[in-house]
Amino acid sequence: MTDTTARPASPTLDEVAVLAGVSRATVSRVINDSPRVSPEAREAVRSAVAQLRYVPNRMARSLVTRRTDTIALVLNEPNTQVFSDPFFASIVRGVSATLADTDLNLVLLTARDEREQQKIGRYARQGHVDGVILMSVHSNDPLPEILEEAGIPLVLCGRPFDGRDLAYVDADNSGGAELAARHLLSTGRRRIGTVTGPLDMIAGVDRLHGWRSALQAAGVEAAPRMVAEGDFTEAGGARAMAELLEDAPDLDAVFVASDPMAVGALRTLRAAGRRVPDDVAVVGFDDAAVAAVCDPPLTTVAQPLGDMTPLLTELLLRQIDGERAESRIVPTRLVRRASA
Amino acid sequence: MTDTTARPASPTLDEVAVLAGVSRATVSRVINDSPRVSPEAREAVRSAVAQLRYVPNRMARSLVTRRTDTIALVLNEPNTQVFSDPFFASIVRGVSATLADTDLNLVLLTARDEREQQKIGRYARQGHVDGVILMSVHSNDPLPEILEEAGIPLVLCGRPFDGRDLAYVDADNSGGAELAARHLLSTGRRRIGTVTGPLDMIAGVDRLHGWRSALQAAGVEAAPRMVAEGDFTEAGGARAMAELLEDAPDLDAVFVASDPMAVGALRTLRAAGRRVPDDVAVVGFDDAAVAAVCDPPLTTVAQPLGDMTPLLTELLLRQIDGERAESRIVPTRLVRRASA
DNA sequence: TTGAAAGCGCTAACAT
DNA sequence: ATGTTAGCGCTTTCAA
Repeated sequence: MTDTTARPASPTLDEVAVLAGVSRATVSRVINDSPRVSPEAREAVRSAVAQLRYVPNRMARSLVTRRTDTIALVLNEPNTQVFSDPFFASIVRGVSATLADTDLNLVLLTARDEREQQKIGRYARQGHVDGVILMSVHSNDPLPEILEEAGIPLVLCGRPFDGRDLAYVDADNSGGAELAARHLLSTGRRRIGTVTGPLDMIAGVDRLHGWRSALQAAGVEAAPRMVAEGDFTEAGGARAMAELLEDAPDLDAVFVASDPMAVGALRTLRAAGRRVPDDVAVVGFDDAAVAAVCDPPLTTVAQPLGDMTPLLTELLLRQIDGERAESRIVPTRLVRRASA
Repeated sequence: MTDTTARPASPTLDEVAVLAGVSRATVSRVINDSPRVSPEAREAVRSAVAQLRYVPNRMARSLVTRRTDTIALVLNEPNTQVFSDPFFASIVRGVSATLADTDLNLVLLTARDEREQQKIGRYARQGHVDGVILMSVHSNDPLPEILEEAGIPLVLCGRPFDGRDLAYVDADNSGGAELAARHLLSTGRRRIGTVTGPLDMIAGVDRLHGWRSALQAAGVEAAPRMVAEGDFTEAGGARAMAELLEDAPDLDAVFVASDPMAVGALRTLRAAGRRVPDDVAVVGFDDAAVAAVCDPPLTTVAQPLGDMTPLLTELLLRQIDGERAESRIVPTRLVRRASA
């Protein structure tokens, strides 16, 4: 039985060369924008390419150039909920926008368990991509090591946990959290709790650390009962806020370490009959740089994702070119919105 | 200046062959699990592979096999908001789980404008992937045609707009919407509005159509003022519900064509002082098959994503194998939850 | 400016 | 069961 649905073989360089009446090498030069081609030859090739609808075979090309011209953005997140966090979408959009007018391709890879992480390691080692941007690194995460050992150019979105010498781009999470706590202190609050991010992520740890520093510097107690761990989701924020109200019913302010969590925390506060900001002032942390995720808008710490995403790709491209890339920490700032 | 950070060249088949004391062909056979290899040779190769940490070069392999063993899941969505819809996450998770214990790789590609769509078309034609699953097709969408013309195996997630003969998997959206409307009718409601999905998407159109059919079959008016167009987001649902209340203040029930929109619609209803379900009964449409996205849980139409995602990959693999793939429509059903 | 030829790392006949 | 050989489609010296 013959295969009637077979795809038509795509044209090759040779066929273009024959049609254009030149050699393969010349066609290749035209394709690759070499200046060493006569205008006539260039034109002949161009028209042959158009006529045959020729598209270069990337496998063949990569085999010799050792380049794929594609980079991977890895979403390394066991928690499926978090996957629809606007923060992810913002990074994806930003990186993809940065790459839009280059001829680099961007592919997204997701890993939810160790098996999938190994699969991604394999994918990278097999030479599918020139480099990797890794998001959402957890404390016990094997992926950074897998990729580092494989010698794949790598940039982390977020400071690595163990001080390993990997290139990364991160916001000044600790400084941002300090700003938040100092803002609350400056409005006279003294019993300031915090809903943290997941503490197996550096952003969670750093933001908690900044909160603690600010309170201690002001001589205010940063007691364990004032801390509840969330998971960066709305539901998690609501849950953590409920814990906090239980453990520290006297709190008069709270720093919530991400905006989706802040939305959940506000819901809990309202359900508990606490007025915001009169009874409890709230400061959020705007992961996604999307204004007004909640109503009324909070005072938030803004991290400039618009600055971070170009840096991510810049550091990666530098490494792909064999240069060394300095990690970067971008400043955060306090944004006061209408209420709170 | 020498490049000091150059990556160590990865070992090749030849080096493995030399170390194992066999020919390249034998190594290749071992790698590809051919039965025509002696146990001794197999063992020698295995140990050489381990020793050299050999990983096959996929470019070289693909060049001859014409297979990349990777498929692309394309998120074709201009509206960034929608990108964090749990529906997307569910499909991604489902397809990725289906592929987890195969040796197929999954890459996600996103397109937000025509330029990015063209880039994806190019990516596919260059031979990076064996096939494409395309999500979120809009009415004026060039991507299905681009990919079809390129001869890439293709499965749409959602019925194509213009009746084109493309393989697809879809839920019975029209039937589901009928179920929803009939349920509301059966509880005695007669002024039943609908918040639709975007009407440039087939799911939006079909669900509107099902609503209309059910009302007309029951001899109930399905007036334009009872219809407000949303965009599948929570904010859009809230907005559309507000329009609806304006145009049809007398409505006593509403079919909201997606769960995120239902959450928004409920917020609007409550803000307007309408009690749910006493004043206004609500039925949602559970795109993400995640129970209880809102509180209290709604009666919803459930589409079985758990069935759809294996079908998507099945149809695609069939096409990749050169067979013809029959499109599939999976049934929806009504799920009555606590309230409403 | 152009062409001829070698070769990237692998698979797949074919021969043994 | 194993080795030899001929490519896959492209880039890239090297000559001309």
